[in-house]
Amino acid sequence: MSSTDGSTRLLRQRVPTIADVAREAGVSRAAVSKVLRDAYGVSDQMRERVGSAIQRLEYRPRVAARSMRGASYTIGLEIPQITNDFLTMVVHGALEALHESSYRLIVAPVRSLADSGRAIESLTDRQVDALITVSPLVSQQQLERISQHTPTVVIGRHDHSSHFDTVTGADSTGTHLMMDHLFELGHRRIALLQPRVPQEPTPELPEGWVPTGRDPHDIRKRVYVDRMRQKGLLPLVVETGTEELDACAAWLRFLESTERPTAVFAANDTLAVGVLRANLERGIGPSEISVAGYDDTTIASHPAISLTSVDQSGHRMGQDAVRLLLERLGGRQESLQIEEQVTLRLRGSTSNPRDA
Amino acid sequence: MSSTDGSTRLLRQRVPTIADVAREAGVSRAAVSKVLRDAYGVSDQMRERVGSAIQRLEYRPRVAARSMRGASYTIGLEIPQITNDFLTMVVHGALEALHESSYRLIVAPVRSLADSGRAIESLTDRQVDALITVSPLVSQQQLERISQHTPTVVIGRHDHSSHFDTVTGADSTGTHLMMDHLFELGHRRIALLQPRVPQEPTPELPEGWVPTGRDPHDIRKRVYVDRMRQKGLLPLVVETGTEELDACAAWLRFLESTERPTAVFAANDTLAVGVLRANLERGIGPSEISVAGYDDTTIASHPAISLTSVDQSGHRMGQDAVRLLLERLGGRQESLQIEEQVTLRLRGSTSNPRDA
DNA sequence: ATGAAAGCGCTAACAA
DNA sequence: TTGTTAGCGCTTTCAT
Repeated sequence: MSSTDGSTRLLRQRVPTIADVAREAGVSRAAVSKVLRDAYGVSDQMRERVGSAIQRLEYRPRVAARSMRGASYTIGLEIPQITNDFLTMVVHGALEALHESSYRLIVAPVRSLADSGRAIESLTDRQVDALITVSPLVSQQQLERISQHTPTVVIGRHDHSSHFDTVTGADSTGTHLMMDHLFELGHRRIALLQPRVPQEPTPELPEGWVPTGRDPHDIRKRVYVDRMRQKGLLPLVVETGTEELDACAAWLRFLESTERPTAVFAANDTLAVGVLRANLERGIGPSEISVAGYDDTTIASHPAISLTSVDQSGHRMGQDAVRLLLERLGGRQESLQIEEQVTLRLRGSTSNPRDA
Repeated sequence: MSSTDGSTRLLRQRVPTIADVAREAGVSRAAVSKVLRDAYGVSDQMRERVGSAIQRLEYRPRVAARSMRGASYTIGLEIPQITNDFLTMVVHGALEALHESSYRLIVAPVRSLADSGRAIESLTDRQVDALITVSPLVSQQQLERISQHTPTVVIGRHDHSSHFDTVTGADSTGTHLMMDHLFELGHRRIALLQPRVPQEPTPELPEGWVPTGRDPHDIRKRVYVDRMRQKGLLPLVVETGTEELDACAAWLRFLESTERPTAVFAANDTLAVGVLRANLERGIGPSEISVAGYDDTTIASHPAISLTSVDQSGHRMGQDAVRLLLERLGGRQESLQIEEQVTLRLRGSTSNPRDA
């Protein structure tokens, strides 16, 4: 193949840079940059010339190059479990809130809670302009460090920081509402099903990650235990993995091993649906064991599932997190905390215990 | 505040670069770079010196800077709907397959099918080293163009290209299996519920996006229509949005307007669960209207849902897509097509029609 | 309002 | 095996 051929091919393949646009429009690279960023001090004529050159060349700015000096126009969202409907609602809300802005959302999902820290680092390595994290197990230190450079919203944890903002549910209220509901129905043997948490700081989870008592599940557990004790009842905490089928298996094991409770409060709807699965497999209906969840995911309201749950609006949480970040990127300095309201959704999965 | 104070603060805040590591280790920047990339020609001593300097400084390479010359070590995955369980299974599989590699996964979710093209551009703007896309509505042209620069796997579409690879389900076989099943049960009035597709090329969906007859839903629809006609039956296609609640609403409207079918084949499980919701709200059980889905998501096997479905293993699709990309990044030139096997999962949502 | 030029943090090509 | 240096494509001063 002749060198002419080769160079022609190369020219055709080469993607245009800002220099090409500048040449095409007969202006400087700086001028093109200003038009791109909609910066102050460009004449209408300039905007027009550059704009049409961009179109003609199908020019797209490289984010990597922009990130070297300016912004990446990217917001990173870390979620600890892609198969959890509450978390996907958060993503959905964030996506919607970002739609009209010039920022893009990239999601870093994670296989297991213990990987969250790494996923967050990976997002900051990619120079995101702002960060949303939902993981309970990231060390406060790491979050403080990162939020000094990068506007950060922590979802779920009732942390206070002068650097990052938080969006939380009213976990204490939500749990109180649910416990009241179960007590009023007449339940006394009530189990709590919780995701298991790594117990020791590991290389992956260095010191400082240790649950601060401010993560949602900690709070719910504490309220649960307190309320049970107040009533003179024995707390019954069952641990499980995070997937629906994990919960199903854990609950089946629990049913084998112990005198049956009359109700179970699952830490989230994904787990609650797993409990319902286990119960149905054993032929246990809601009149024998009441099941309650948390999050009010779409499936909870399905008539075949009809799961009593606490609605903390993941969708709105995602929206609010983005809103807070856009404010920060707009210049706000002081940190803000938003607590979403909760609503108890009563459905068929909870009812009076037989012996009541 | 004195300038000394200021500069101290700055020094403390400044994140280390490869130059700092080089200085700390007393070597050149190129040497550090080689250690980072595990490149050929570094002595054990060098590796050690540099490694410990990296640790001491808590150095992290900036992906933006790396992307300018070399790789971003990032694989981008575009999915058209974050609330679809089949798609989250794909992500899950991809995540798992990538775990031991030096690449990171970033997910670009999208609010509506029409945004897919933009999401893909946004991933290439971010210099991903490789790309996975699941969207049926991206133009073949765009995919050809991108896959010339960036290794690409298209999931779902039965396309052939010399540039990109594909991972598909056996849509024709799957649909045949399901139609056979419904016919064998004795159904004759069978509806097909499909996601609605934008009909005209728009600015967002320029010419060339037009369904090629190779996208999964097109194929399933064609097979459905063919089989119905072969039996001398009238095809009954109902269109809906993509969310469970869209499907529920669309199906309720359909039930009002027409003589009831005895069975409905939904394009995916998310939609099928929405149909079950609608039916239950109207007090219609599986003995009156059989419901079949596609994808065999987790919820399909839940005893309270018990949805007959076609399993095409989204999890494996995600894994295979990543495997193909890693092969490409390793040097493979020729394009490859993988078709996953399908399995019919028979459950309680389908049964003989009453009048049979 | 526009342009010239320095430089962001890396990697690749080449030299030693 | 290690080091030197040019340069990736932008944005940001600072002139004009």
